[in-house]
Amino acid sequence: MFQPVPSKVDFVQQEHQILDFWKRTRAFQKLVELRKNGPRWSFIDGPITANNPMGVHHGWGRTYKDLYHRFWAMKGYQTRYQNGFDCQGLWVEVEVEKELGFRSKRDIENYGMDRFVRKCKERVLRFAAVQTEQSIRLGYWMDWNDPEFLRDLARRIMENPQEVITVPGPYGPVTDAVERIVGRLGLPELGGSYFTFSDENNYMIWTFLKRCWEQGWLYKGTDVMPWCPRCATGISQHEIVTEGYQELTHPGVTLRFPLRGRPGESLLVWTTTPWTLTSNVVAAVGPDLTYVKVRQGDEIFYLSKGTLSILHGPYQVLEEMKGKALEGWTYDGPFDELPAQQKAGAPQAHRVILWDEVGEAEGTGVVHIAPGCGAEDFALGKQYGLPAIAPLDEEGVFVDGFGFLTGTPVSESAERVFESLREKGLLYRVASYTHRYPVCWRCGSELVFRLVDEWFISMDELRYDMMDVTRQIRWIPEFGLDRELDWLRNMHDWMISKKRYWGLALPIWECEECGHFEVIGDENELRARAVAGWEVFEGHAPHRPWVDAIRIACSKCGAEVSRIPDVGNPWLDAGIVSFSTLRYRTDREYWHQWYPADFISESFPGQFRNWFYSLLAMATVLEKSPPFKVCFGYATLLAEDGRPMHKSWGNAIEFNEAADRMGVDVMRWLYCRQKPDADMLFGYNRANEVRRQFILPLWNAYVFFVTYARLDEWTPGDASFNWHYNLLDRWIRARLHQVVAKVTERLDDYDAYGATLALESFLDDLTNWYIRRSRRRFWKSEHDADKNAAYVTLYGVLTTLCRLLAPFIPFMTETMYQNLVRSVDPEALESVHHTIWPQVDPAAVDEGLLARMDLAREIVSLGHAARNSANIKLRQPLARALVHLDPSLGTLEEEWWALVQDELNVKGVAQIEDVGDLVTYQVMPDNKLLGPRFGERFPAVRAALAAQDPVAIVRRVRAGLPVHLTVDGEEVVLAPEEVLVQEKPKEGLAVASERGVTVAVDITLTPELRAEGLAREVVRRVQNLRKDAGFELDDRIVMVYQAEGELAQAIAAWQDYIAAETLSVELRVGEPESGMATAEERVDGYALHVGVRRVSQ
RNA sequence: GGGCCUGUAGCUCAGCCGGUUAGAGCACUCCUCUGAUAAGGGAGUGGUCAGUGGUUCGAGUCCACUCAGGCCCA
Repeated sequence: MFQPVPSKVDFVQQEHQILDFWKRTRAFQKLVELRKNGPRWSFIDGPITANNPMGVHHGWGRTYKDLYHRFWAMKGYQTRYQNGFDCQGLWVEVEVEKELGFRSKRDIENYGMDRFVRKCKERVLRFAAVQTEQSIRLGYWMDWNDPEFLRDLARRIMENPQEVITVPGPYGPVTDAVERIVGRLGLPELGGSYFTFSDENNYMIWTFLKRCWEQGWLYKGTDVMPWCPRCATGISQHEIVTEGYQELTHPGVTLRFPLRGRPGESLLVWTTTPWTLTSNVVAAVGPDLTYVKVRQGDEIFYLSKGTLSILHGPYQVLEEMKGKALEGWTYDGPFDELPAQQKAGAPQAHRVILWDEVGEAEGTGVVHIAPGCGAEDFALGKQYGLPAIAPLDEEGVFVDGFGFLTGTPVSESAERVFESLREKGLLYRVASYTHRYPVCWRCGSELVFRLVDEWFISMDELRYDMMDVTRQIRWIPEFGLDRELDWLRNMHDWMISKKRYWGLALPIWECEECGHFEVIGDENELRARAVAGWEVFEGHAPHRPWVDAIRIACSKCGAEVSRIPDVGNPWLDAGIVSFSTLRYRTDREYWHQWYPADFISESFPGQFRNWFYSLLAMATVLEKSPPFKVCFGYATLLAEDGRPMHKSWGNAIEFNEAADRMGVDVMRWLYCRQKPDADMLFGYNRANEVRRQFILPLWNAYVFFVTYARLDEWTPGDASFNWHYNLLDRWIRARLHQVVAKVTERLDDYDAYGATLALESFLDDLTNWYIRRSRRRFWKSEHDADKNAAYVTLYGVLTTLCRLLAPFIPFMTETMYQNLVRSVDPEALESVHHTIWPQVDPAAVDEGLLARMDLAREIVSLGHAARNSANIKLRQPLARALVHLDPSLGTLEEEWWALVQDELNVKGVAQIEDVGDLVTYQVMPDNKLLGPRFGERFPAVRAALAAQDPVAIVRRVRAGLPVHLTVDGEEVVLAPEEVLVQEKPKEGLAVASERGVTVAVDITLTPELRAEGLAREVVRRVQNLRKDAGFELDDRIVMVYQAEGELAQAIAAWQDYIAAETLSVELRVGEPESGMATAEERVDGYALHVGVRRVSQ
């Protein structure tokens, strides 16, 4: 027997019970065991930054990841189930700095690099534990570490990293120092999630970088880079492009550059970065732009014609000229007196140069160029051989040589620059200006541009190989390919260095004596090459500060060489994982088995230039092959108000809160039924919609089945005798197999959305048609073959549906499976997630049957509409329905009409041949056939047809005769199938018509029909009373009633029917007894007083 | 400035190869069913399919341009 199911259930609490069940039964580990000999489905996880709790947007991606893991597992595949954590880089440093209240790099150095780096590891471990718990809550089945184990490591790495501990591993206990254990997380001997700070990950990147170096792609470049003064590091192109811009308002200053040899005449120059004026070298004009010489007061200015509006007050245009005419003019710079200017020889270099990029969208058309302060300026400077002046130190403070500005932070310099310009009479005007300005994507500080040495991987050769590799991948949605190619086409050399502490130690040793640099490819080479510092380093992870101790001998000049202090770009860490986590260095056969990944999935925004890019780059360098076969991307998660979730806007929803308020099955369905390439709006209203539309009906269908199966003590074992499947049974079976085929096809194609649409429409058919139409079969008292067929059918549907839905909503399906399957078959697999994916029986998908049911439902729906238009309740029986079907629709056998009759609550259904009295006709050409046939004559044909008498045309068409028309004096013959007939109901009748189906109802109410209607009304009231009184479905009752007039007669006439429907063993007229549940009702105007009580059985 | 995507009912979105009268859900109004009940069903209101031009017998659908929004890059 099935276990009783409450119809009202706390889904969230139920999910927690299932989590306990999975944990207790080790359900995940058993699944891995069950599939260990299956074919492989390879997934590589894009590491989640283990720096904060995960948000609901992570839930979206993780739901896809879990969905496909479960799907492939049900199809019999083995998979690796390895989650990844992203651990290294500035984002962790920034949070740790916040935690410790640090403001600058100096704070970190005072605190101690060793402690700081351990603090970073500690934070990662702590949040990896939190995210692990959250993911488990989501139902994400992965090879998770015990969160307590991670927390324990977090504690120990701060207390005593060298303490030797023993921890369990899949192949037995592992004993090592805490720091070493942390460095081995995710490796085969420890299992669990991979961590990008692992030794293996770091050394694998070294191997990659060495390969780049051997190819000659790795170089140190001097360039002007965006720079964060707070973080005191450069920010790469990858980091800055999107999230790195903010709408900011700055003072836009317009100033004079007095022209030499032209007294009283100046170039008018404009800039929003006044600090760069200190480092001005030249001024650029557009060669083909038109410039004007204007007089304002007693001054002459030169600026471009399109920017005249910048002038303040009246002016007079004296002359026009092309920018070319200004070339070579010399001028006095605004800060020529500064020692830095003098030393660089800038005053001698001041002149006007030509530059095609100069525009008129802003400013004056005369661009001030400071090659030490801007990327484009620097490039121009190189081209013209100009000096570059670099005014700022690492923390954005003016260095020596800048006079009154030396020691001033750049953020406080603007006023002082203006003051100086004002004193010199060079300031024309200051006005605030709002523009998109780059900021540090981590700490929000405004970036400056600094001339620095950084390390790059050249894209010159790699770019095209990467594009080849990219084209071998299937991108979902397809535009992903274009996006990635676009990025690859345009991207600059990859800047991989960062002047920070926590991260990959770049394995570059650069000789100060001779300038030669070398890349060390792994730990063995490091040991072999070390000439000093090994004893300091030994036993530590390849992180700062320990690895900094290693010195090697320069292979060119023999000098002792130190590692460069830079750490690596974190996308190196994430990009290497298709090698580092697949044992590329240690077990090449294993790597071949799992590489490339069949599937990866991440949110699109950002990843084309980040993770997708770095995976592609590293796989191209190391193997020249695609690291993944399918890349599935999805858009951005927003709040329900369409805005990004933001704590201060009050529209943010935390993951844990969402999970425990809406339940994760609801969340998961919400995610899966989202079209992935559109931004998703997430919130409680959406969740309620999903609960009401999908989760509750599914649960109700299950509750319905279990309730009646228990009453009848039905179990699947009873299915053995010869039953009779009726129409509905055969139909729902056909639908089921249709949907199994569809869902399988959609999931094979990584289209969760398409699968959910098919499942939702199936559930609707199941609950609103199959079950609704079959209810009486379940609740009738006979235990016959028909009832058994209904049980067998519904049981089969529910258990199959349960498996189909298991990857989507793993909790509810587990609950259902445990009761529907396990409680009656102890031999069954322990979890629904251990079962095998349903197989399609193509023979069961009877298209004809499906089409006829569609037709029957169309008839029913029109019949309802017809009743509706006459305002007659469905409860009121009517004599008959009249149905006309267009001959092209075919015919329905007797059993279909019985179904229609029952559903429409009519005593009979008559098919009528001629609906002429009920409808008017409209005849139309079949565009699809006649359009191509007649081409441009088609409108004339259509007009000719429309001019005919529709009734006459219909008669011919129905008789299968051709239609003759005269078009432009020529005779045209249309075959009957080329003409479409439509029927429209005539006004005022209880008739509805659509697509060749016409349904009318006879609304004549005889006294007998009225009495029956009243009786049904009484039944319904009594059923409500039973329920309000809390009776069980099978409780027998005594019913006592008093009624007036026609109602009393109706009850008397239908006494047996009422008694049977309400399970009344006694039904009599009288005053309700005390203690009875009673109701005072008015039925169609007549008073009814009724009381009921249970009888003991 | 360039690339990619999106623009369909008040809101959120379907709409396959171009083909008859553009569909759902939510919201609103009315009706209805109820032995699935924190539900269910039906009907109604609501659309210049962003705009303009083109291709075509025929365009929400294809093409070009414009506008607006998003993403990506200069």
